[in-house]
Amino acid sequence: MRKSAELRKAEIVATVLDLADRIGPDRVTTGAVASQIGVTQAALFRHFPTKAALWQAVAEHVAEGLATAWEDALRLGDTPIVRLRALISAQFAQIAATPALPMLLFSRELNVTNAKLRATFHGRLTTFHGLLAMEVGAGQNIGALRGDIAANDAAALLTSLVQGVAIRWALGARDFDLRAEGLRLFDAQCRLLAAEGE
Amino acid sequence: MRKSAELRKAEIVATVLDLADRIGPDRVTTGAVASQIGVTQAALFRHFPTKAALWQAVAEHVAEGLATAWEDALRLGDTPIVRLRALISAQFAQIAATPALPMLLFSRELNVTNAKLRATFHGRLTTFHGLLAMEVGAGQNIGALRGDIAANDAAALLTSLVQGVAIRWALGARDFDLRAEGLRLFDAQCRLLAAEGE
DNA sequence: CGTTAGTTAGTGAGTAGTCACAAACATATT
DNA sequence: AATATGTTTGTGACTACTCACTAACTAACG
Repeated sequence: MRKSAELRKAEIVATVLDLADRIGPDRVTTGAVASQIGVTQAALFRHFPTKAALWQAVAEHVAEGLATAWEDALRLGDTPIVRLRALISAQFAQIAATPALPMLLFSRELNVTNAKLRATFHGRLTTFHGLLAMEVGAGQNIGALRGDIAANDAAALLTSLVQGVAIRWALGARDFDLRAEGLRLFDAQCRLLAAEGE
Repeated sequence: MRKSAELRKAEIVATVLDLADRIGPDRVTTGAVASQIGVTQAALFRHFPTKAALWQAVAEHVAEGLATAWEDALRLGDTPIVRLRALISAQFAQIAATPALPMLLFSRELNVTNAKLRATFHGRLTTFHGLLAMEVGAGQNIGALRGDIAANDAAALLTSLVQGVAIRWALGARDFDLRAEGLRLFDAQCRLLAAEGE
């Protein structure tokens, strides 16, 4: 079946993410992608010059999703703590929607083959940390969060929390609700971080 | 150069870990290992029947190192908090000594090809979490740690801390001292977890 | 001399990427 | 409306290469 290049490209990107989740990012071969879509392997190279370019398109798709999710989270919250929670929640939602993401971070494709890919994702992680640190600082300024910890350190604890829960979810049997469990732990950590006379 | 099978096996395992760190676990081919050692590729199969068996030996080597490091940490500390800190410190030391470890957890070899390998590492992670939870519970019992958080949740926050810092170290340029930075954050988290009237 | 670590030379199963060609589609001209 | 012309999307056969693994043979060591 013949499709427009735009549609086909999107279909290929979606299929790569699907396969990356099901068989692992480094097992995603051009042949596997093609046969899942129902075209020949050679057809992929009509749309992407190399496999690396294909992965780059996937990375940009994912990065875009993260960016808009964070934007929404920040826009909808009215206090630092609410915005913090919304950011964490959005992050978990994105990971659950793109379950290949944690593994992608450690894939051969990202860490060895494709330096540009690596830069893309590393930049996103830094951005997320920065957003968290900013909200933590704001929370400390209005007296809602303890001041005896650097905002950057608190943000590091929170990003670690996200990564830790995501790892447990990804490496395990995925037998719990990622976002619910993550937010439960976030709330626990938040109680530890809350200013005492509250 | 001819070596005894025992020595050669150890050399192969060490080389796999070295290469896994430098070029990524999934790029470790039998050919690459052999040429780094200075033997032919076929020689490896004199010592290990399959590549999966080779990885299994690597996993057992690493798991053994972790187990003894934890044992030492528990033996040398005399209070729960000191033991907690020693456990965390030992974990960071092991990761720094085996820098391929974080990536190994997400490698294709471990997650797709080799189910036994996966079970080995997953069991170790669970054990570590259990040890942390036990010490946290002990710390709460003697009143050194806040009681308003479940010991299991506190342990989850601490394992996440380890994983988060290790990820930042592994994916980044490794431009900081893993153990020092990890312990700094542990101390910060410990202050949050400490009982207030202390 | 017998055992064992090692070599040389190969196999079969993948892998990304190429190439000549065909069918579907779009558009301009008659 | 009908046709001619060029473009886009896809095919099937192929190349060059890498991988784990094997079989037959060789040389070192006790």
